[in-house]
Amino acid sequence: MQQKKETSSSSSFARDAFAGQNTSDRPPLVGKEIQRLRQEHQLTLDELASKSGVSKSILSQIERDHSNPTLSTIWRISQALKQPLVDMLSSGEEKPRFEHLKVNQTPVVSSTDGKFVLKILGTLGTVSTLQWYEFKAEEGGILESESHGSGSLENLTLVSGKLLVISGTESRELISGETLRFLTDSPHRLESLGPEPAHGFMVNLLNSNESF
Amino acid sequence: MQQKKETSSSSSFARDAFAGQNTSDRPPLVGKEIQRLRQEHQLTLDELASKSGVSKSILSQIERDHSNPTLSTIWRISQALKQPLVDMLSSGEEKPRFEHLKVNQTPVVSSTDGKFVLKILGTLGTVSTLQWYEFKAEEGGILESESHGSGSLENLTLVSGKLLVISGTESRELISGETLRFLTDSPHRLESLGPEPAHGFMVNLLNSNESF
DNA sequence: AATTTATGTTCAAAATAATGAACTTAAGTA
DNA sequence: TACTTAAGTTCATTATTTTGAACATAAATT
Repeated sequence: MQQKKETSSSSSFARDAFAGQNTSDRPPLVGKEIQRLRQEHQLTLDELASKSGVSKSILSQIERDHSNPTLSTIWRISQALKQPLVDMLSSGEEKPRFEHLKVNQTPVVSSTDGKFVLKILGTLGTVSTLQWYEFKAEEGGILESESHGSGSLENLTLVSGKLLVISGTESRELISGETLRFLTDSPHRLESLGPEPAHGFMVNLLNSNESF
Repeated sequence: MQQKKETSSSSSFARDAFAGQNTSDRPPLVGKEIQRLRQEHQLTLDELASKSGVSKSILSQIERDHSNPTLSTIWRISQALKQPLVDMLSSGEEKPRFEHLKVNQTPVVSSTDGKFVLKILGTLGTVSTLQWYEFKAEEGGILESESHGSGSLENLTLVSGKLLVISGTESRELISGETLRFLTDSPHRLESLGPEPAHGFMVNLLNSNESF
């Protein structure tokens, strides 16, 4: 009811409620990210306003974190910038910190029969966890995994051999040179079909179910 | 200014603007998901209201998609439900289970002389930017890169061959089976020393957060 | 310098999200 | 049946977002 002048001191959103950078106990500050994206697309406020249907005045305020946008507003902006809404929101979230791994201590995991061998090349992560591996599996080698949590993704690239991937009720057969990306929110299984050994590379994004 | 009775027909948010389920051309409807989570936690509206600091009346409306919540409101709810904000928003969007890239669909980048070939296996852009590659380089093949920004990290694993890595003023020689992790906040260079071709994987974490 | 043009910020008004109290509805109990 | 309790919905008001127009600022042109 009362107009909120930007200069009025009573309750300006960003200053009072969320001053400072997001430290994971405050709503994400999307302003900087939106501005970065807009400039990357070489758009003026006017242009983004007409593309998105959001008025340029509120765009100006959102970019400076002087407003607490509604869901539909953020969404319209994300559409105009062709950016997944979710990415825009997570940009201000906690950034991953690097874990220091000794280079020569590359842990190796293998299946009980020793036919499927995983070399852990690296890991990284706080918010979500990332791991990557090299794997080698002779014919018949099987790797079975439990669910890695909702939203988890596995990215397989096969350098040589033939690999059967089963996730949930679906399955795919991979041949040399192919890449497969699939959800690992349910138990899944890799099987080397032979005859030559399967050799490849795997990048896993694990979704920790923590809140931030 | 005007009170908006829920029963008044003029402009009820969900009915007029986004009736129906999210089909990715409308803002995500978070109501069902929030309600599901609240019930999963065995909370009443009153309880969630006091946990989250959001009034129960607006919770009721948000659950029924009769309101277009602000970012801070969604965030406070996500905190109370210990759910990553991002998950709540993407719940309506269904992702394909598998993404299968055939050999010829894998993007390839090569040096001008064609001696150093990079196959882009995948990228992830959520938190910071991540890309991973397979590379093959015959003797003398060279890959030169500019800085990837401060905090950027490159992770190289050599499967076969011999590789010289120069970053800034330092250099290392990698032999088959070794892994090297190094900062790429300055120009750097990879050179296949031969005689057999270098073959390996690379995981790059690019730091795009220059803004502050 | 004066004008124009382009871009971003602030103003006043209108639209709507959020609040707390009052109201419903339903289930359990005397 | 009447009474109580518990849960969710609607009401009237208040607080904020959003809008469009006016304003400010800087750069380019005459």
